[in-house]
Order: sequence, then structure tokens, then C-alpha cells
Amino acid sequence: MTATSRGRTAEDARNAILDAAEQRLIDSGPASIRLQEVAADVGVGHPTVLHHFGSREALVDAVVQRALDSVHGQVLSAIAESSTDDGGFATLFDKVASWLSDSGRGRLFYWLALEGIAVPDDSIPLQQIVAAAHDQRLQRARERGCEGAHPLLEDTRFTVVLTVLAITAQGILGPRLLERVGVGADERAQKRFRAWLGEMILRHLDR
Amino acid sequence: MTATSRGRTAEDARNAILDAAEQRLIDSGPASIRLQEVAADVGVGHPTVLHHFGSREALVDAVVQRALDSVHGQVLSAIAESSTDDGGFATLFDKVASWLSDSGRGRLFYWLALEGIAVPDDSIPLQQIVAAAHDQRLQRARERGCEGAHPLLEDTRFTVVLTVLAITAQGILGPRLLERVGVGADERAQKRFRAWLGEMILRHLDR
DNA sequence: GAGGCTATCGACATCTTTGTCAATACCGTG
DNA sequence: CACGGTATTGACAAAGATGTCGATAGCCTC
Repeated sequence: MTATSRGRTAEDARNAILDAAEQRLIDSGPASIRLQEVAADVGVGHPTVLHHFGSREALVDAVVQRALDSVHGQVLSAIAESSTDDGGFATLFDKVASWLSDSGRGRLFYWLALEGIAVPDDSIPLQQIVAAAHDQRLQRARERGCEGAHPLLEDTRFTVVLTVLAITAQGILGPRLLERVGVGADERAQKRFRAWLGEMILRHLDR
Repeated sequence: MTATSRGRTAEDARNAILDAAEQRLIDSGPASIRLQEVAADVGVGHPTVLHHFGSREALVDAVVQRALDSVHGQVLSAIAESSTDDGGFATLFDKVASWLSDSGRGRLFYWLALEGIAVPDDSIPLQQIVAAAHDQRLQRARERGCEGAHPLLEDTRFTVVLTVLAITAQGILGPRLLERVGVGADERAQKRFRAWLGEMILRHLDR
């Protein structure tokens, strides 16, 4: 694209606006995406924002879409990396958990769910994760011979759901709960909890 | 208190307004508590709401306070009941989980955390729960003799945190996750998940 | 250099929401 | 019945948000 007045490309302007709006989305929710404030963050007038996105609603849609795409891509690449790595589930868990927590994008799903904003079905490749986890469980069960019961598919599904719930919720209520329970609210406490959680999930899957 | 015009007591009016505001709080968050809409829900003019609460902010504070008190009381009474009952942890877990989910008050904590609204420290008696759970673990460990390691306090603390995270988050993301993972979004799926979760926590504590 | 395209913005219109105020209606009390 | 207290409300003010419009200024093409 060609640069025009103020030395900014349309694409650059769009991205800068989306960045500012996404920060507000993560910090304070979709309702807090206000044209004037987003424009002020970027350093433009609010009609400029409307010029690029048409309406506030279209801006919110674009921000949500881009953020969800980012999560989708990040999770997929983490899965791809961990499948070549040796760490397997443990590193995958830690990678996804810390990224969702640090980037604040875990909050996104709660904002959207609470505000009743629909999320495309494949924003997190859950089916894929369930299938991979269950295959691994079945394989380990065969290796161990016929002792013990076969892992049930529903058990794997529930485990994945619990994992996602815990990972995402931990980024929101985690610090407060950990502090109130007597562990402390610092970064190390969060990490210890994540490590503990990962071990627990893994132990359950390998049971 | 004496009844005045329109046949309504001041206390009744306050409670009716708080009820309407709380419903909006749970459904759509603190930001959606709008004087005109709350007033319309109750069937009064919006200056009436201001008359009873002074300002919108004071109304929001009152609603949050009342809702948190309700959770606190409900959890305490559930603990009291379950300590006399025989069911122990399992019934307590199910009682608190389903009440938080059904009443929608689990959403409250996420709204408050996301919007950055401070929550009084004892809104859920976590310390008490941790202490009770850990005492029970130690006792069971003694009964089983010296086999296995003593349960660590931090493990109990993490378990309580995970339990609270899962219970509350399940009321928000639960239905969508369960559906997307292939279990279904109906009420039975939710109950099965809760039961599975309770068993898993219990198995971990009794390990 | 002329002209078209477009990113930008100041000013304005409109709507929503919170908050104020004076007036009204009703109750209990003297 | 008269009166004080209070719950209630319509009308208005003020602030903030979204969206519109005409004007401006820079880049690219011819």
C-alpha cells in the first residue's frame, strides 16, 4: 500500500488502532473500547478510527477476530513444536498456560463469554487436543499391558475441559486465590501452581 | 418502617432495586447497571433509585456487597450442614458448585476481577476450607499408618485453589467447552462433569 | 504541474446516562 | 383536620459517546 498524509500507511494505521483497542479489550473489556480513547492512544482523532473501521461495532469485531486468530495460531504452533520436542504434554501445557496468562489473552475468553459475544467454534482446536491426548493414553495403556481399565474417551474430554478451565481461570482469579489461601501472590507462586497443576493433570492421564 | 406513597416501604423499594440491579450485574456486568433500566425493571422512575442510593456508584457498591454477603453466607451454611452430614466433602462440593452455577453468582467473581473491583478478603472463607481439608487429610494419613508421604500443606492449598477455579469457571466457559469437546451442552453434561471433577479432587486428597 | 485518491481532523448533531430540583401524593401523628 | 416527613416523578442540566460532513493536505499517476 502507498503511504499518504501523516506518513502512515492505511494498513499501519489499522494495525496501530487494533493494537490499542486490543489492549483496552484485554484490560477492561469490550465495553471499554471507546473511540475517543482508542484514537487518543494512537494519537489520531476519533473520526480517523471510524474512517478505517466504519463503526465502533465493526472495530470491536475486528479486534476480537484478530485476537482469537492469534490464540488459535499460537496454540497450533505450540502443539506443532511440542510434537517434535521430547517434553510432550508437560512442555505444551506450560507453554500454552504461561502464554495465555502473560499475554492476558486468557482474559479474552471470559470477557467474551460474560458479555455474550459469540466465539467461532475453532478458536481453540479442542477436538484436536482431545484426539491427541486420547491416542497417547491408549498407546500408554497398551504398553502397560492389560492391567487396569482402558481410559474412557469422556474422561479424556473432561480432563481437557478441566485443563482449559484451570489455565484460563488462573490468569484471572489465580493471584487473588493464591494469596488468600496463603501461598502468596507473586510470580513464583503462580509458576509453582502451574507446575503442580500440570503434574496433576499428567498423573491423571497416565493413571 | 412505615409505608408511604405508592404503598411501598423504603426497605421494600431498596430490595426490589437491589434485586433488579443484581440480575443485571450477574447477566451483563457492573457496567450494565444503568439507572434508567434498573428503574424500569422495578417500575419506578430513575430519580427514585437515586433517592434511595444517592448515586449510581453507591448502588453498585451496595449490590456487590449484598451479593458477596450472600455467597459468604451460603458457603458457610453449606460447610455447617456438610459437617453434620455424613457425605462430607462430596456433598459439600456438589452443593456449593451447583449453587454457584445455578444462581449465577460464580460469574460475579469474574466480573469483579475483570473490572478490577476490589473484593473483601473473606468473601469466601478459603482459609477455613483449607484448614478443614488439611486436617481431614492428615487424619486419614494417620489412619492408613505411615505408608506414603504426608500430604503437604501447599498441596492442599493448591487443591483448594484448583477446586474454586474449576467450580467458578465451569459456570462461565463450561457449557461452551463441554459442547466443543464433544460432550454436549445440556444440563446432564454439566452435572456429569461436576461429578467427575468432585471425584477427581477427592481421589487426589485421599491419595 | 494538474488531478484524483485517501488519510486525517475540526465542528457539529444526536443519543445515552447520570445527576439535580421543584412539585406532588400519601402516610402517620398531633 | 392540619402538618411534617418521605417516596415518587417530570423536566431539565451536564457530560460523554457515536457518528456525519466538509475541508485539508499529502502521495501517486498522468
